[in-house]
Amino acid sequence: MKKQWTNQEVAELLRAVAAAYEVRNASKFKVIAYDRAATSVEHLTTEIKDLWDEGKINEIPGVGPSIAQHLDELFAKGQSSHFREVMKGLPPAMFELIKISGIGPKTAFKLCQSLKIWRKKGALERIKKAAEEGKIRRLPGFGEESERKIKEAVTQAKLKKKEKPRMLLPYAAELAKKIIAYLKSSPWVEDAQPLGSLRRQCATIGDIDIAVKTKKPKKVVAFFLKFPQIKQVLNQGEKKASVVLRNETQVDLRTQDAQTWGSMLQYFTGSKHHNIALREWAQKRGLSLSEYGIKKVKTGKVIRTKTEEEFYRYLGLPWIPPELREDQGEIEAAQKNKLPKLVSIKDIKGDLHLHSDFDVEPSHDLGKDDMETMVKKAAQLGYQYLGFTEHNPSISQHTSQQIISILSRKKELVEKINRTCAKKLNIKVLNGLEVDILPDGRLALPEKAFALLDYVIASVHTSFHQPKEKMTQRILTALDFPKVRFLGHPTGRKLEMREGYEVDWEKVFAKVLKNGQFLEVNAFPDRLDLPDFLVKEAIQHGVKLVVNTDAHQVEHMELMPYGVAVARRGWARKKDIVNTLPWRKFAKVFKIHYN
DNA sequence: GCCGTTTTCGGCCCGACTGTTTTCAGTCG
Repeated sequence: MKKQWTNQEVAELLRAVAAAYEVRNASKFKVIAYDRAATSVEHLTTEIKDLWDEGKINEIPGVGPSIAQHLDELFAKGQSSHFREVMKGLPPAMFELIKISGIGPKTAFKLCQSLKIWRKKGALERIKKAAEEGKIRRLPGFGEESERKIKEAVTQAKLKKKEKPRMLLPYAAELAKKIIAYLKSSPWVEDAQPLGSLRRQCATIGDIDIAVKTKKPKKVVAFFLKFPQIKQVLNQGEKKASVVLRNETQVDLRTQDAQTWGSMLQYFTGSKHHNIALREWAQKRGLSLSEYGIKKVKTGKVIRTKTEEEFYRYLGLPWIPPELREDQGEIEAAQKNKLPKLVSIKDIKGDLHLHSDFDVEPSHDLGKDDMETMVKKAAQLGYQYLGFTEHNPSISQHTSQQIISILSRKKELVEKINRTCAKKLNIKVLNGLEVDILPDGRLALPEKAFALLDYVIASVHTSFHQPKEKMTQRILTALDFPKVRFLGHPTGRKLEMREGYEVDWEKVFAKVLKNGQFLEVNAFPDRLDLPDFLVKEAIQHGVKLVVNTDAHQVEHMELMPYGVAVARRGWARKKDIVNTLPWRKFAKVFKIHYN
């Protein structure tokens, strides 16, 4: 039986080859090449096996003729003779060790060789034991301190066998706010900003990066290290420090003075790949970039910038929004002055996915707040319209007649609100429903009930593990039902919980376009679905999106900025999002008939 | 080993911190 290689497995193999080359003291550029190929495969948005089937493996950035040939053999025969050759004679255990923070290829090899640890299985336990027995400190190049650190790292990795979980964006944002507030209470702190993946508004956040503007870096570092929630200091220097908080979150702090603040913001916002690409780009123009500024290689003169705008401007580029800094073509677009003007939270005119407490006797969870409260909130948020879309009444526990009766009552209530409170607030309330897509693609709603609704959200809530073909057909079938305006949380992913289901997106894009429908960007923190890369693909296909909160209580309506952030990361402009349209125009494209 | 808006050859991002060293290699972001 032939092995089905996943992207993660291929990336891990390439990384192992890079490590093997490093131990063998091969050219460091060869090592970097393999490492880059690994990262590139890891970040693919399609399965590498599918690319290979289509003969497109050489289109992967960082994969050239040599690596492509080895991968070809890998997929055809199940293994690559070249990779095997490179790793031959090296202890398999070292490839397990390099997954531990602080242990690189050289250290891993030295440990395995000196301690005679060969097999992968039990490698970590044997390292730990050797450390406890004081054997590591006696090895050349090691000492007591390194032994202690290795023991600690190995022990901790064992505790969290699974990969360290990432935080949801809003959680990380709240935590960062507290740290920033603490830092700003120091007289030496002129400014403090959360940067890194938080500033880029990634869906999940690994650690929190903070930059501080100051003339007294040492004092700021010392002050930071007194933050009450710190559990452990990973490292501390004159201008930076890394710590772990009691909730296991790592926080990295860097300092810079006001004159150099622009380059620090740029450097520490990343992403790493954006920075590398930008530095290579600058290098070709005789410039060398770092957090200290822009250095002219010829003269050695360093240009310091107070703002990020100045930094990019000096490079001859417009300022690039942080959400785009992922080395996904943004530098080229900036150079050609073709960066998109991204949608902003101020553009949003309505929320079309809200669950009120009106009891439709649904199979899924009901909202907590009444319609009037939510309408008032919508007005506060400056919206012109909103739509209530409770889950459909459970079809297993109701007759069609009962369902129609429930939905008739809901229709009357919405009409009443439109005549009273909504009218006063000059806001339109739509009567929608979020309806389950059954495993065969039918919608969980009796035929006659559709007439009672302004629109329907079609969503998958069950049977996530159908094969790609079947899931695609299921969704296509559902989209052809009447009144369906958009597909809710289209991939079904739950961040840090489950992957989305397999779908042929090209076919879904085509169907949605043909039917004049939309795809949702769901702003709920554990969904953020469509994901950013699919937002980008959808837009490239001309598909329009609708950004909603999926609020189940009034406070959730404030989550809209996170949905907008995902859209921005997917290069969405105002015109790509239908609920940026003012009411009349929106009603037309959303096919709502009103008096 | 990869790659091309000065190159199909000759380059390849940049700096901080740590530990074990007497000048630097390894690792990280």
